[in-house]
Amino acid sequence: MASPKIAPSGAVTTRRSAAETRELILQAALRRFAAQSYEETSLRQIAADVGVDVALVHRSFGSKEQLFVAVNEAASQASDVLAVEQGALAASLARRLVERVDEEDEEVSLRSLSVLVRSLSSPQARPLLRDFIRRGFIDPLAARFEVDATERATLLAASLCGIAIFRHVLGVEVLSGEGAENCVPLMERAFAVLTGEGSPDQDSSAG
Amino acid sequence: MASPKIAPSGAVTTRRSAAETRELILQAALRRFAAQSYEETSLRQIAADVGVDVALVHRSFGSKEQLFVAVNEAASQASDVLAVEQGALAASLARRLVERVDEEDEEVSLRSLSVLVRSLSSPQARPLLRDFIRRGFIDPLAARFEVDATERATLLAASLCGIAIFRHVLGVEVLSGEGAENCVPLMERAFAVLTGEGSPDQDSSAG
DNA sequence: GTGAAAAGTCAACACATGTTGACTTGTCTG
DNA sequence: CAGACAAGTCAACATGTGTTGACTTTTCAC
Repeated sequence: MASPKIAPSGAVTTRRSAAETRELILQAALRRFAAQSYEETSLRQIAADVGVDVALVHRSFGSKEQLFVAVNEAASQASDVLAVEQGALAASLARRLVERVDEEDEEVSLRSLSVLVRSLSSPQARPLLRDFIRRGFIDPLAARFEVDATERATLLAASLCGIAIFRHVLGVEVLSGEGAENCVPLMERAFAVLTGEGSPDQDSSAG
Repeated sequence: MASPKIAPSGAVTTRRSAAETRELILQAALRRFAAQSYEETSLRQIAADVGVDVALVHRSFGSKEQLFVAVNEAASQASDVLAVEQGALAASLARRLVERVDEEDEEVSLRSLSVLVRSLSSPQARPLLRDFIRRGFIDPLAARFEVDATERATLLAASLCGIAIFRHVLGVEVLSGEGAENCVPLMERAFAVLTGEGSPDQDSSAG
């Protein structure tokens, strides 16, 4: 009967609104799903991060899968991986992939990629993921190309994912360590083939 | 007390040797781990495939993780993805990635790749995986190059993995459907940049 | 203040997993 | 045949999961 959690003064009992709590849970889930896999991540973990009960997480989103969908949507909105200029697509992507990220703040742009990469092996998340990749990566990329648009976009997205996996999930030194910048020129030229942009050191038409 | 499983004649009770059963379990596990993720795959599934009890699987390998290690070792030996001629590396890899596999028999060559791809999100499998990728893919590839060997090999391996993931795990239509061959020329040229081989339609020095 | 609805907690269920130990059954040696 | 040992089964444990419903606490309208 004696509840030890009662706030002393009564003023600090900041009872959030449902929407506010929902947002906090979403952020925590985003962080978790980006750092771990779908199955590794438990609702109890997320609840603990926010400091609430599991049941509340569940009640706020309906189910784990629905929470994951919400996270993916949030992540895809926060993603600006593809927000680059037309001409410099290959170069921009290459640079961005090995960009050093000091704080979680900057990592946001890569978070959507992390989320999907981490969740690759989840049978529940897979269909969600495929759709997300299509709509978030392949389709936007394809819109930039004219010939072999889908093929180019798919191969480009696949390469990006592969490299991101090696770097962020597996932690392959060459891509995650200090000398990661050494890979940029190589990536740039390989990507340029896929984007159809002339390779910068051979093509003379680039401005 | 009445055991219904008693063999009628006594001759069909083919009680295998321990080694033989171990091999059967290993094969079943290989198939499972290649088709599903580490966490998706349960020892009970594998046991059912072989037709034995879970406890036997467990007793044969000690633990799930040890079984996975054994599977990875077996898969890496069965891999011949990189068994291609020097000059045609990019082209060969590109073709092999979208190769149609009709039977499980042919899929063996891709099985090692599948195993590791499926297991990307497993925290237990990750270190095993990184080592396996290094020794099974990056190092052999790097041995073929002279300048930027590690960078080329890593980017090539990463791209291969990314494309394999899109095709085999996510089932992205462009790479897994009928028109997958359309991607080959594009992949070939992109890979050629990484291997250092001249692109076939622009380089005139290639024999 | 009173009551009702929202915000949140608690304990439990149903289920699946890896793991273990006691047990049974077959097979081979003396 | 008898016993020993390997091969295999069975039931159970401990644990972690998503999920649910009943409960309590806060907040706000009247």
